[in-house]
Parts: sequence; C-alpha cells; structure tokens
Amino acid sequence: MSTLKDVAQRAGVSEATVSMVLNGKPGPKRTTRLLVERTASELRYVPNTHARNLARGETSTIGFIVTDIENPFFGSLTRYVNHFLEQRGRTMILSLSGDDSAKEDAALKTLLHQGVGGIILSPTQLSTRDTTVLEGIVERGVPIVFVSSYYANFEAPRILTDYRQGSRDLVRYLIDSGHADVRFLVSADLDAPIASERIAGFVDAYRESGLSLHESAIHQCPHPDYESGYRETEALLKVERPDAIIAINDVMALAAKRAARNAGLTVPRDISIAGYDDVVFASIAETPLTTVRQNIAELARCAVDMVFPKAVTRRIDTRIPPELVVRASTGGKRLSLRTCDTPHRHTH
Amino acid sequence: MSTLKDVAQRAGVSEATVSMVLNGKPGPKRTTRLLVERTASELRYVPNTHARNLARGETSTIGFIVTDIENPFFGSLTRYVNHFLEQRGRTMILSLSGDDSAKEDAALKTLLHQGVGGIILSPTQLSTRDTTVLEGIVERGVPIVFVSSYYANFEAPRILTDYRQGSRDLVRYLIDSGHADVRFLVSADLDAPIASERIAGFVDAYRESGLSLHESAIHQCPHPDYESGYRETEALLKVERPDAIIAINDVMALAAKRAARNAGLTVPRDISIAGYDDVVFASIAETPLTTVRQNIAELARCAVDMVFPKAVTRRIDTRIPPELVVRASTGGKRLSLRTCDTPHRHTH
DNA sequence: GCACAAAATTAAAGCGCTTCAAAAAAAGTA
DNA sequence: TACTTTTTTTGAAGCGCTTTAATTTTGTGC
Repeated sequence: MSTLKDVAQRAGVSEATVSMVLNGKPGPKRTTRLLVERTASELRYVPNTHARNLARGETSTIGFIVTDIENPFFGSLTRYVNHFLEQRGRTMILSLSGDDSAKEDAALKTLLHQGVGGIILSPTQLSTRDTTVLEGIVERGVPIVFVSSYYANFEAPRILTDYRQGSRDLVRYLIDSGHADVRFLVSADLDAPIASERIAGFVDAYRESGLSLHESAIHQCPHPDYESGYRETEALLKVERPDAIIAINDVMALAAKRAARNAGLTVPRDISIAGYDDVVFASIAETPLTTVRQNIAELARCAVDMVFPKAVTRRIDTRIPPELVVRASTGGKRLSLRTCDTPHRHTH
Repeated sequence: MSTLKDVAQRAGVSEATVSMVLNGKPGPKRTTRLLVERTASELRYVPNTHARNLARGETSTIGFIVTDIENPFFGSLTRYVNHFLEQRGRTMILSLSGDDSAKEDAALKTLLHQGVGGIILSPTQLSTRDTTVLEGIVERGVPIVFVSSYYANFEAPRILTDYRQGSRDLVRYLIDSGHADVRFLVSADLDAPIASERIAGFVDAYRESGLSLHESAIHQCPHPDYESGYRETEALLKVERPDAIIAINDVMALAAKRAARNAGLTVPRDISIAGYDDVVFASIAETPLTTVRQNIAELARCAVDMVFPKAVTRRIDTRIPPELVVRASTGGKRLSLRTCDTPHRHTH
C-alpha cells in the first residue's frame, strides 16, 4: 500500500508538492504536476482518508439515521440522501434506530465517535423525548438536521413534507367527489408531526367545505402496520358504513382495503380507500391505491443542503409540497368518476 | 472538542496512560484508571476515530455495496449486515450501485479511499464483468465478499441462498400437487447465478419426477420488474394455458397473477402462481403468494463473518438453505389442496 | 549581467492517537 | 538495607497527510 511519501520519493519531489498536485491546489507547474500524477498512478496510490481528515481537521462523512430501512419509503429516502451526499463528495454512514429512542441515542453516539461532520436524522415516531444526547452532539459543533419528522422539544432544522396540505388535498378531493363521511386511520402517538399534522389537514378540509366531521372520525390504531389497520377497519365496518377510509400510510390502507373486501364491500363502489406515501406496492395492488405522494428526492436534497453549516438559509422548518395521486381505490359517490391509473413514478 | 491530551493534562497523567485506560489495556492500576475515566467523562471526551485509525493502521469501517436499497429484499439484507457489523464494533458504509457495473466500480474505489477494512458486495445482475477494479482492491489487502450473487470470473468468498434447491423444492411441490406444465419467468441475463441456478433447480425437479419439460418452459423477460412480468404473462396466456407460472421474484409473480386475472383466470383454481424472495407484500397481496423465502439474516451473518480476514473457514462458496412458503396463490390440481395462510415472518 | 519580484518547491510543524522501549515507582527478597 | 522483580507510568517516535513559512528557482526589466 503505497503512501504519499513513496510517490514523492519516486518522483523526486517533496511530499508537499505531491499533496498540492493531488488536491488540485495552485502552485506546482504543469510539468511537475504531470510527473507526479503519472507516478501516483504507476504506484496505484490511494490517499488515506483517515490521515487526510486528521490533517485537515475536517471529515468527509455524514451520518444518516433512519428507523427502518426495510420500509421502501426510507429505502428511497436513503437512496436520495446517499445520492446528494455523493454529489458533494461526502460518504454516508448509515445507522438504523429501529424506531427505538435508546438505539437512536446509541447510533448518534457512534456517529459522533466516527467523527462525522453532520447528522441527518429521520427520528422515531415519538413527538418529544430526552434530548441530552442530541444536545451533546450539537454542542460539539456537529450539526443535526431532521428529516420526515422531528422532536418538538429540540430545535434543529427540519425538512418535512407538508403533511397538513397533503391530507387536506386528499380529503378535499374525497369530499368534492361526494364522500361525506371520511374516516382516518392513524397510529399510536397522535402528537407526532406525522399524525397531528395530517389530522389537522383532515380537519381543515372539513372546515373549508362546511361539512361536519363525524365525531369519531379519527381511529387510533396501536401500530402503524398491516395487522392494526386490518383489525381496526374490521371492527369499524361491523357497526358503521363510512363513505371512505384513509390511512396514515399505504400499508394500513391496503389492510383497510382487504378488510372492506372481506366485509363484502366493493372498492371503490361501496367504499373508497386511500393511503399516504405512494410506496411501490400501492400502484401494483389489485386495486391501485389513491395516495399522497411525498417528494422524497426533494426531502433528501434539502436535508443534505442543510447539514452543511455553511448553508446560508438556516430555516428551521422547510416544507416540501406533496402530490395527490388518484388511482382506482377511490371513486366518485355522487359526482363523476375521476380516477385514473397513474403508474408509480419510478425515477432512476 | 476536548482531546486526549486535555484529559491527560487535567488528570495529571501522561497521554499514554489515558490511551491505555480508554482502550482497556492492562497496565494502569485501578486508582489511575478511575481518575482518568472520571476526567474523560467530565470533559465529555470523545476519541477521534481518524486519529485512532491512523495510529493503529487499521480501520473500523466495512463497506457494503448493494444495487437497490428500495427493494425490500436488499433493505432487509442491509439491516442484518448492519446489525452483525455493529455487533463486532464495526461501522457500515453503505454504497449503492444501481445495478450498474460502472457505478459499482466507482463505489468500490470510493470505499477503498475511505479506508474500509473490507467490502461486502451484493453485485449487479451480470454473470461476469471486467474485474480490474476488484483485483486492485484485493491486491491492496482489502478482502471482498460476495453476497446474494457473484461474478463467475472473480474468485472471492460468496454467500448465497441455495437457489437451485429453492426452485427445485418449489417445482417439486407444484408437480407433486398435480401441476404438469409449469412455466418460469426469468429476467435478462440467464447466466447470472440468480437465474441459472434457479433454472437448474427447475430442471432438476422435472427430471426427478420423470415428467417432461415443456419445450419453452423458460420465459425470458427483458427486465426483472412488474411491467415485464405482466407483458410476458399476458402474451403467454393468449396462446397457452399452463398449470402454473413461477417467477424469479415476487414482484414479477404478482404481475403474473394480475395478468392471469385480467385474462379471466382465477388463481389458484385455473392457474397457480408462485414467486421467490418472500418480500413483505407477497403475504399481504390480495391472494397471498406462494414463494421461496431466503434466510436473509443468515446470509448477512455469514457475509460479515467472512469479511474478517481472520476467519478460519475461508470457504469460497457458502450456501444457505431457503424455505418454501406455501400460501393461497397455488393450489392442488388433482391432489388435495395443501395451502395455508402463513403470515410474513417479521423478525424484529 | 544584476537587482528584484513572482513562481515553484520544500522543510518542518502539526492533526490526535497508539505503542514500545525505557524510566520510575512499588513490591518482594534475602 | 541493598538489590532484584514486578508493576506503573511516561517520553518519544510515528501513522499519512496538510499547510505555512521559508527557501530556491525562474523570470523580468534595465
């Protein structure tokens, strides 16, 4: 494993010169530059990042913490974060928190030890939590940026989809197409932005259209997963017959759809179903799902922008507008059918 | 940001002592040990990984390259690799190749520059490719381990599911339950292990049962995705009526299922459908999918074991047995129905 | 050919940590 | 007490690279 010193010796110049050439610094003249470059590639020289970072006092890695990489939404977010980081010549260190604040703290500490230059954090579902570790990190000058959610009791830049607008748009569309009684399946922590803001949008839509909200329109499920969504819908349909059910994510919406079908209902004739996120299987489901698509690439781009301290705009709250995607799982009740079969947009 | 030197000064001992204490090296006696530890935590000291790695001449990071993190299979693999690496005190640097060998080369180089101690590579779908970069890396003493596939023209340890046995089991099950004409949807590169081995298992099953294979039982699709699977099945069903269609992955199987249904067939009454991988939506599909489950945790565990040079067993080819998961999308033709509704096993 | 400015090169001082030989202190031993 | 062993502690030399101040080379105008 040849070092910079080897290159310098073989080329008959000083280490300083080699360093400058290899970093594109002005100074060395064309001929030495060429000589050094040739020697370096002859020796198959590869700079040692640790030495470099140590000498420069900076670092080339950024940490990215995510709850569940198996969830395609986060898979996608990871891909884009990685992409934009790469574009800036940074390397991403991925950590998984498993939606557990203790593991999240552990991950934060590990990243700090690793000497990352900043951390992009897609936090647990909690709305607030003990922020000692987070504070310790920021104190040490390592910037933290939230993406897709945040802790209300910790001030740091955050990039989120405009969840409120998203569910407002969806519910407006449902109301406009004749659904009066819309139900909302949400999961455990109602205070978390991911839930509270969507609920706010839901309420907005009702207020704007002058309709009154069913008293128990919000259905709280224990977990944001298939099973919970299925059970809740099953129970609900035993006693009531709403016009539509929307869920906080696509998996739960798919569960609701199945429960509705098992209860003898036809989607969307008897009941409309819609989700949130537009994960890949929303579009390939038996009945493609109407959903609210988050602009994941944009979320990632902004998060990466923000994690570099030099960023001029240190806005604390950045909102990315979502996009309503109407597919076959929702239909017009009184008005005309406006559905279409939008395929999942697969940007590569 | 306090350094080891600060700790040493404040504690009134030498840097060497602090270093030994913090690394749990034998030497310092209990009292100094305690003193140093207290001082370190008072100063909120965090060791600098770059300096440490530089001094030790080793590294604490391992690179993991994967084609497509949005694919839940790889999401899951990533989670486990990360888990086992963490267990060994290593940090994972994730790189994405997008199933493109040029990007894969770039990722390999970046990881080398990053100074990783080893690389776990889940390669592109290609069966062979230019291995110059790979060789350069191994030459420099950085071990490479393949997982889930490999390049036939590059010798390195590889950990794979026993694909052949997987499809053999599946096809045996289909044949045993009365399906005589089974078709196989595979994607582009038939030489890639992921395809060739599964085809071999398919053929094995037929040979073992004495049935003769339909001359065009292997259907080659341009891409391993939903669209390709749908088109191929659609075309196929226009002219023929096989007993079953199996696909190289669950997404294509789901596509085949949809195409069959759109062609007026009922699954599994008129035709059985099965996939491979057991991704999460295989079990929550309208008709839960029969599929072959890979033991992802085990793949990851072995890959991580292998990436450490000290590993005693440097077996070149490690095979993990898969598990047949029978669900509702396949049925008995002549024999009795043996389906059940196995839920997706979600290990957390 | 000379003085002086500009360009190119280099020596050397770190960056923060580990490690090892050597010194110092503590503990045994006769 | 004097001396040998063993246990602790430390000074100093790097790890491979960057960077700055100083030095050397080159170029310019007279």
